[in-house]
Formats: sequence, C-alpha cells, structure tokens
Amino acid sequence: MENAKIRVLLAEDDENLGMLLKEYLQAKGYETDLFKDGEKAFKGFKTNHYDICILDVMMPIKDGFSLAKDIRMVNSNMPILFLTAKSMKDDVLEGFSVGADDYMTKPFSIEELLVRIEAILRRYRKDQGGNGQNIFRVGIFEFDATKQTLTKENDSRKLTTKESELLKYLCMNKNNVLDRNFALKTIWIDDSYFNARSMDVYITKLRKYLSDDPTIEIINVRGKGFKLISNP
Amino acid sequence: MENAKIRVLLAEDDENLGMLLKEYLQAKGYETDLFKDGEKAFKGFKTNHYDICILDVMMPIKDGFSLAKDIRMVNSNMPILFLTAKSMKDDVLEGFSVGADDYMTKPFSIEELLVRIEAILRRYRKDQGGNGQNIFRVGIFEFDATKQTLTKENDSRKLTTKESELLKYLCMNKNNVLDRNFALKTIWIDDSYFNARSMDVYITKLRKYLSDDPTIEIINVRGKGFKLISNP
DNA sequence: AACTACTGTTAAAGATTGTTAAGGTCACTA
DNA sequence: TAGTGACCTTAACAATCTTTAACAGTAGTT
Repeated sequence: MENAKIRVLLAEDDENLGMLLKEYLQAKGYETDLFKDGEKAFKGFKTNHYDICILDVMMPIKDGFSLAKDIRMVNSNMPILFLTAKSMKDDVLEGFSVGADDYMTKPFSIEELLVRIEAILRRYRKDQGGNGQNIFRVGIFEFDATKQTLTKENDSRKLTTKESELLKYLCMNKNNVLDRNFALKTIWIDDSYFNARSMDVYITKLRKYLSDDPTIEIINVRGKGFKLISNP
Repeated sequence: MENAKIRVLLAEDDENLGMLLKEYLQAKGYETDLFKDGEKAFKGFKTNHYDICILDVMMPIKDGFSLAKDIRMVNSNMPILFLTAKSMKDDVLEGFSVGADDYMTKPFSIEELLVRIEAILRRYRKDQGGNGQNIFRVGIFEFDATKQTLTKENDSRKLTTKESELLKYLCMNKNNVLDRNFALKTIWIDDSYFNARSMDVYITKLRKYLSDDPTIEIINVRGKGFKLISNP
C-alpha cells in the first residue's frame, strides 16, 4: 500500500466538474474513476477496490445519500466525502448521519478538497496499524515485513520475498478482503492466469506457516480475493 | 467510557463566542472547559482528560497551531478541530498539516459544528473497538459475517462467501424485507433473470442450515424479496 | 379452472481454488 | 564450469463453490 496508488471513486453528474476533478486528482497521483450516476457508481464500487469515495449529493437515478447508505452496508469503514450545492443545515445533517467523513459545499476550493482528502486518508491509515515499522501482530505470531520474519514465541522463521509481501498485504487488510487483482498487480507486477495460480500456491504456504494458531485463518472470497482473519 | 460524558477542550479568546459555544455544547451533553489562550489551554490539557479539542487559530500568547503541535506531542491520537476567521488556503493547509481532524471557517453554523464533532467522535470510537460489529444473534445461532461461521452451541459450520453475504444482509434487515434487487445488485453485482435463480438456490441452502431452530424462518414476499423472521 | 409469473428444490455443469510436485532460473561455490 | 540450493513458476489433478437447467409447486389473475 506504500507504493500503490490511492484509488478514488468519484460520483458526479456534472460532466464539466467531474472531468475537472478527475484530471486534477489524477495529476496529484490519485487513480480516479468517474461515474455519472449513483447506480453506475455502486456497480463500480462493487467491482473495484477504492480507498475513498467522493460523492455528489444530487445525482440522477440514485442520489449521493442513498449511494452512501448502500456503500456503508457493504463496507462500514469506507471513507466518504460529500459534495453538495446546498449549503444548509438539514443537508449537512443528513450527510453526517449517513456516516460521512467530511462534507464540502460548492463552490469549494479544489486545494481545500485535496487537503481534506489527505486528512481523511491519513487518519484512516493510522487505524490500519500502518506503523512505519511494518511489524504486525497476528494471533500468536509477530510478523516483521521488513526483516521478513515470522516469529512464534522463541521460534523464528525466515520468509521469502513473495511470502512476505503477500502476508504484508493480507495484514494490512486484516479481516477485510485483499483484492486478488490488486495483489497480483502489486506483488506480481502484472496479472495473468498463470500469476494467479502462483498466488494460490503462496496462499497455501502461508496457511501452513500460520496453522500453529488455529484462531488464524486465510479464507477465500471466491472471485474477489483472500481475507486474513485474526482477532488481535 | 460508554455512559461517561464526553469531555471537550475549547480554546477560544473571543469571550462572547466562547461562552456561547460552551453553553451550547453543555446543553447538548458535552462537558466543556473553556480556555482563553493557548497556554492556559495546554495547561488544562495536561491536567485533565479530554475526548476532543476545539481550537481557535488566532489566540493570544499561543496560537491554535502551536497549541495543536504541543498537544500532538503528548497525544498523537487526540481529535482536533480548528476554528478560524481566515478562510483561505494557506491557513487550511497548515491546519491539516498539523494533523487536524476537521477545520471550520467562521462564521459557521453551530449545528454543523455539532454534527462534525459527532462525526469525529464516531470515527474515533470505531477505531477503538477494532472491526465493526459483524456478529449477529439469530435464534439459537450466532453468525459471524467476517469469519463466515454459523455457530450453534458448540457446533460451528463454515459458510461459503455467497451464503455468508446473503445471510448478512438478511440479518441487517431482520424482520424486514430484504429487497431482491438490492441483494442481487450488491452480492451478485448485477441483476438478471439468471442471478435471481442463483439467489433462490442460496435461500434454500440457508433455510436448511437454519432449520435446527424452528422459531427462525426465511419467508418470501412475492415480487419483493425475502424476510428473516426471528425474535432474539 | 386455466393461465401466468414467480418461487422451491434438486442435480448436473461450469468455474475457481487447494494442493502437491515437477520444472526453471539465478546466484553462489567448489 | 558444473554442481548446489533457494526461490519462484508451471502443470496436473482434486476439492469446493457457484451457476444453470429442469421440473415441481404456489400465488395471484382473468
């Protein structure tokens, strides 16, 4: 996740504003997908992985609020930022009641939008356990992604590069799905049928390593990816 | 932590605005301490416990930004919200670079301030408790949507991804209709005649799994969807 | 009652994943 | 320079999950 691009879902029906925002965000290094109505956006949300959603409130077919509700049903942690033309209370109130992370009123400064996006992402990343150290606790294990070691009590095992990378991304998405395509593109550089099988082989290896702690599991989400389950 | 009052540190040199805010927040159930400059505020911060800090940027002796920096040194997780008269970029930018959770420009709606405070606290609380509640009680069963397990007393069954997703949305709408189209669009990405039949197949499976408890039922609402009936 | 649209259920077909083991590749060493 | 070993990929087959097809049943309509 360090080097991978941040992915933004942008739902905005005003074509001019939409394209402008998209280009600006792309220029700032955010991979941005623009959708022109709430329904298309939700479909996009379900098929791709995103780090943050920026939703216009007033859109045809499905407005920003109901879209946000649907997104929250699927992923209660997804950062959401609303854009709206109406500035007044009820609207803002509803936005936050749906679980917004932030809320901006048009017209807004595009630079301010950017710093707010960054603030949200920074906050969010802090939660993920993104301690710069790259050390993760997984059940009875301690995994050091930098040293590539998996330690259980006094017993330490050295991991290969691929094993370590895969486990790192699983840990970063602990209890959430690590998207298969994302992992392939990130760890294996490109995704093809064969690489996909290589990844499966590594999943098997990791499962074997982690099997000393029965509370840990790597479960498959068919067609999507894998999910590392662990309480601590 | 649950029932205890939320404690707010408010740093604001304008006496009128300060008192007004304090009274409003108190009325809303927040225990609020008002400080008239940054130095007093920092002293207060060190001696008491607070859940969130609301800082005016322009204050005598020590301004809001340096106060925030000092606070961050002591507690890097403390939620901070800035208030400012200046509306322009550099100011906002600096605010977020200090690690603000939010930033409001005067004049602001006091109700909007309140919902933003609540959004910050909600977010913050979510982090504390780790992963969002994905555990449901259904009759004699306990269903963990993250682990994808359905447990009855000491007997646990593993669910497949689709089984688990469908049951999750049924549980979220317990005793209410889960709209067929919503489920299809959410779980099956798009809705077509064929996917619809696939969903029916999964309903049959879930009914079989849940049949150990005769008080639970998944009933069909013709043309609408399905409804999970269960008392506890 | 006859018709239509929808739902219930089962089984087979199709697709993806799990696992093991055999090939490559590369760096290092004898 | 051949040999060794660590690592990664590919192949092959087994196991599992999901979709599709087929037919039976049910509710609502005319």
